[in-house]
Amino acid sequence: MRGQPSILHLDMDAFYASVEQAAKPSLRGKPVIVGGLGPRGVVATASYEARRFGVHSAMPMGQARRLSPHAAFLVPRFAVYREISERVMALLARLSPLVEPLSLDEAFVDLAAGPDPPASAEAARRVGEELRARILAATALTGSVGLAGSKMLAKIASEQAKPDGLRLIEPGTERALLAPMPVRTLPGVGPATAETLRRAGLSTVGEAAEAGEDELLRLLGRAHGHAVYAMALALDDRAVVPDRDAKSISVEDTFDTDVTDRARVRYEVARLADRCVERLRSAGRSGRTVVLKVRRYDFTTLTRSETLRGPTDDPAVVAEAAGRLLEGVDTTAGVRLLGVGVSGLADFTQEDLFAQAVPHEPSPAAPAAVATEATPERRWLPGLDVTHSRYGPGWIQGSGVGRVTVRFEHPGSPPGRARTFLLDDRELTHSAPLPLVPDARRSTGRPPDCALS
DNA sequence: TCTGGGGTCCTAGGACCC
DNA sequence: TCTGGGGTCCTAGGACCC
Repeated sequence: MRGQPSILHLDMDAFYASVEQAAKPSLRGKPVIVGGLGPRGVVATASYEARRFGVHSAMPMGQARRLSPHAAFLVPRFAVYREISERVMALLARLSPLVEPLSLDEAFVDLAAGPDPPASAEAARRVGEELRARILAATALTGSVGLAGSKMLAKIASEQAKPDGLRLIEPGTERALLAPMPVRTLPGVGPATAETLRRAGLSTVGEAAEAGEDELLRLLGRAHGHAVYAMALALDDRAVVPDRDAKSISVEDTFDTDVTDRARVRYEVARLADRCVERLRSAGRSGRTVVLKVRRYDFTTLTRSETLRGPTDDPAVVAEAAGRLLEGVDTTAGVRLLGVGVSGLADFTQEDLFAQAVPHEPSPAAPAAVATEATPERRWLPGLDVTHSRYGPGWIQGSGVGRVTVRFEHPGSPPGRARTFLLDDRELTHSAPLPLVPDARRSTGRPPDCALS
């Protein structure tokens, strides 16, 4: 624990939903729910307007629709979120070389390692407020900032600051602040740990601290008990660590309906293996342990893994290993999810060691029973960007019964009107997203809807 | 319309080795 | 002729996080 509140935690407010509201003027001030729109989708982010109806992250989409039927339901546009995230992270990098991203919308910054370390709480607060202003100017989005003498407290502070706020916790006040809070406040205490503690009569952080280390070790095991005890006493000297290397890479798919056909299961595993290796290779890594994940019709989940003699980034090797692992798994009652992952990552690629003699064999052909998906280009998913040759840029509001409805507006426009077209209207095409804020680097003096070609 | 997708870390047992 | 002990690797599962 430091004497100055020099650890900053930034958390963008309802990030995905806020991006959509910024990009789609007609949705500002209205409930917006971003997530999977299929029969088994869940909520990724709900706007604050939707949260008022009880909608929250990880909630099944069907339940969200019942709670907030008039919300806008949109698929995530990760490419946009990533680009905005990079801009935000670049602003953080100006504060310190020690920036530790936790996700697209969250990061720690160690201000003490920066060019201008704050010498007082007031100075730290100024840094935080200035950052929030810069983020708003650069992205049109709000983020909340927590400042404290440790990672844990900075994160708790940003949570309390939400939305669109800043909270600073003065070093020395942590324990009194934490004591009345529920144990769930502590990072690493989830539903299972909280229930274990509750059964032992420990509901607040203060009660957990008073119970003592021995009792927490007994209840929670060595590592976890020790960590929870330290957190309860506000003892946290974890460093801000930038550039952590990934330790595993995985891909998985939940199917709209359970898959029972064994040939289809094999085919899907082969496809997942290919996708996994694609990501592995684009990261310039190779891996030694191949993991197959199977979630059955009843949600029971199992993993099977195999460690190779050496790391590989060969799609055929990974696909074969995944296929072997699958042979040991009974799927006759149906599977709802399949996944393939690689861990034990190494930095080199196979080609560095051996001349690549075997060309990549294409994946097995889809069994006849596998319906081919519509090409992504002509799938009108709610939220995606389109352009109409007459009406200009807009976004898909919905589609069905042979029609697609588009709302014609963009980040810089007033709320636009919706028009409906036939699904196969050739004047309507998918298009690249427009920037939320006119970009100085790309500025051409033309209106924003021409900024991207 | 009941449960996504991508990760991290920890535990525990058995194999294996010295 | 009744059990060693410790370290490391591998596998499987579970809690947790965003």
